[in-house]
Amino acid sequence: MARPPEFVRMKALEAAMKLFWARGYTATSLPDLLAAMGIARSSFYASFGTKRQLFAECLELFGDRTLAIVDENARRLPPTALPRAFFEATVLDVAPRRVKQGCLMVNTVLELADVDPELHKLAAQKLSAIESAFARAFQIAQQKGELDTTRSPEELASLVMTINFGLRVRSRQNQSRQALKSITENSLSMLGLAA
Amino acid sequence: MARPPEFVRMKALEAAMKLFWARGYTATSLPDLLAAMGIARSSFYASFGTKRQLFAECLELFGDRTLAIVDENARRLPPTALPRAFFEATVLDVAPRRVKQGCLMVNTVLELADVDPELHKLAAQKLSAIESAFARAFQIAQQKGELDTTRSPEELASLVMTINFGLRVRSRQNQSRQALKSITENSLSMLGLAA
DNA sequence: ACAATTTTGTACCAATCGGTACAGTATGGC
DNA sequence: GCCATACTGTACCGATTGGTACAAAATTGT
Repeated sequence: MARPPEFVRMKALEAAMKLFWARGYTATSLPDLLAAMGIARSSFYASFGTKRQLFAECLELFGDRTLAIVDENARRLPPTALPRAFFEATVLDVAPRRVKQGCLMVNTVLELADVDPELHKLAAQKLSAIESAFARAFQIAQQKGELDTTRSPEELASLVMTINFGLRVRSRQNQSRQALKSITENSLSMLGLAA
Repeated sequence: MARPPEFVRMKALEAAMKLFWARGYTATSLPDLLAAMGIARSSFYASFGTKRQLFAECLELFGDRTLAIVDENARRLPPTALPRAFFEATVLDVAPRRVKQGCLMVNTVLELADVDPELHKLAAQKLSAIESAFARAFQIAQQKGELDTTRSPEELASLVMTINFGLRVRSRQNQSRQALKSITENSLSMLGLAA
């Protein structure tokens, strides 16, 4: 029939996500996006819709990938080892450039809270889903007797996510990997998950 | 000589700060600012310079006020009671509208990290100053024997600030005061500062 | 070769951005 | 009254914003 459809769609989406990740939603202009994605203006609107729709899609992608990290580790590791594995995968063991970008969803929750309620909600829900995944893992661990029950699974998950948020802010604050490592270790030991 | 100078300057600055606080730097337009500050466009440029200079001034104001809260509490309270007092003053005991706005400096660090290095640095430095104030208080407490010395003052301050950051993200995520209270209590008990 | 379709490039749109210029109006001290 | 100053209002600036229109070029299956 015709010319090859959008092989590049995923690549372009990824490039857009990285740009939003670094600069945020408002400060990323359409020309910026086009240059990063390597596509023409017309192709953009044809296959991604508006800038806002594209951003929603990026949030979705980022959220799903983050959730996948949790789920994957939850299958392979004892639940008590989950927080450390998550921090290593998302904060400590990533390229310096990425460390400084923090987390797209956290960035979005802060940026768009009073600017775009819908996009804000989307990001917030993704974060909640991740928190729930932690809570489920902790619940299993407590049932198995591998985790002390002085705090409920939800409370523990809430604390882990709060520390995660704090780490993301710190990452964006240009803290050294060393400093982030130290915060992570101290936090895990405080949580009783240092093992 | 002439007409009364800028009585309203402080009021206008405060109004600008609140708007930036809610919407961030980029998403706040000049007309928005003028309406909130209640001044004309010409007066704006006459007494505040550019939007960017105004924002820097707002950061300064916000940072100094936050630092004042720490210093004030540091004078009246034992150092070990400082974190709880700080969380109460800045997160738990404020109007619902303000809770959702989080902290201007944290918001700025995330928003402008890859957009405006200078403003980002300004916000980051203010946060560091607050962290240092905590560290000084903890050092004194350890010298007096009021605080156990398993963790250094700097490590403790770093943890308190990380939790503070996490709380600010959570505030912006529309968490209930109840949930924030619970996180605060659990965090303080983990830190051994629950008393 | 042909038709179908996805691409690109460019021109264009109204709206808004931050910032400037300047004339006119209030309000003071003298 | 007069002059100096602080303000307002409005008009304007070039640049940029997100988004649309449309013709030309490129690439496929048949």
